[in-house]
Amino acid sequence: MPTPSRRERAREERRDLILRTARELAESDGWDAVTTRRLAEAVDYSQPVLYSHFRNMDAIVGAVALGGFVELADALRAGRESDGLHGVACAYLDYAEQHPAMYDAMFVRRTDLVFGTAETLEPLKTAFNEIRQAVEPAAPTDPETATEVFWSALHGQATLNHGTRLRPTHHTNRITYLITHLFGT
Amino acid sequence: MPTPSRRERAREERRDLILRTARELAESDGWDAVTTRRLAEAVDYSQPVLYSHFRNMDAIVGAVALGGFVELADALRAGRESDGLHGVACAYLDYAEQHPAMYDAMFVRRTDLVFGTAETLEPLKTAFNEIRQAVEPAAPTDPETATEVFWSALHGQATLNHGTRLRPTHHTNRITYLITHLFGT
DNA sequence: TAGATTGTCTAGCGGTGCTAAGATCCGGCC
DNA sequence: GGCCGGATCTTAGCACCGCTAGACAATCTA
Repeated sequence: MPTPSRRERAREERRDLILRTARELAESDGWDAVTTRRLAEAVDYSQPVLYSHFRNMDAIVGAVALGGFVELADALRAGRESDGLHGVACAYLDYAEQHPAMYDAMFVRRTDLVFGTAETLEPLKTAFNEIRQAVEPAAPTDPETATEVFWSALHGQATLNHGTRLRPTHHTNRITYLITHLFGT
Repeated sequence: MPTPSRRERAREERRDLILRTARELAESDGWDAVTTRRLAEAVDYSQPVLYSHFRNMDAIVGAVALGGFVELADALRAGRESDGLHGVACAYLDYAEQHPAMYDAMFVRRTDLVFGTAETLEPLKTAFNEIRQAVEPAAPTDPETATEVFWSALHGQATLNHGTRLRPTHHTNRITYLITHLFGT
């Protein structure tokens, strides 16, 4: 059956094109600039085509965010393997700073992505697990709580760095302060 | 000059009415439901009246947020005076949980409110100072960094509590974990 | 009371997410 | 080859959004 697979391949390619384009638009002009009209024009199709691939605009943002979790998980693993807790923290905050639109889609914008339950999608779990694996040796008594606290602290710094709500000059100071005091090394 | 003051009084009352109504709408249905049309109808005026009091919709949200900072500063002071660091942390997270729409306007939604500079408005400074005053005795070496780290950690927990991204059952565990490890008491 | 100022409304602009209905393409069958 | 039926794409439009110009009414000044 060569014909249905070719169609499906074409569909998937177009789906990827939509997601890639949405991400590019968001990263250059922010998510507010990602409208159905602009996105449709950028991929050179009409608006209804978007809706043959995704239920609505939020689903597009969610799909882009899902790709971000894969990227983030990779970055966290690399950071952990090279520099443990400190590496994870830097990788997390670097990702948030260098991909603010992605971070928005993943953690700030209201999404229907499920966290912390059985239905949680795989990339989310592995990203969270990377943090947990780095935390575990440093906090063996209650690693789950320690991971949540650590992640929250990183998330707080990531979002408050954006805008001038924390002193940009003391970025690394905050990381070391957090790690040394939370995990005592 | 009784007449201009009466006009001004009427203006201010209407301004307050707009802000009160905007807040009520946001707290019951979320900020997405606060549109110029709905807000105008709720205060029983036409849309252009809103624009004779505020430059645009963002300015309305910002004005509501400003009121939130006063409230938050009061709550933080009460928490600090009754239970120090722990009291501040609980007051902060309680406020965020009980007034999610306000917290959104103050810290999550993109605003033009300025942080950490000379032009920062008074209520923001006093709210931040409440946290700082609680942190200072526990972290005398670098209280500024300690305050930023502590505040970020609280902010992270506040935003991630919203949605099921952290285990609701371990809410207080995270607070005590954070305080004991960050400040060692 | 006449004029000027202020306040308010109606109507409308260009934009948004999303959808119904018709046109068009294309593989499969006779 | 010629036709059919389903998948695919587009045009056109709905109801809503933030925001504003211009007409009209109310109020203060002189």
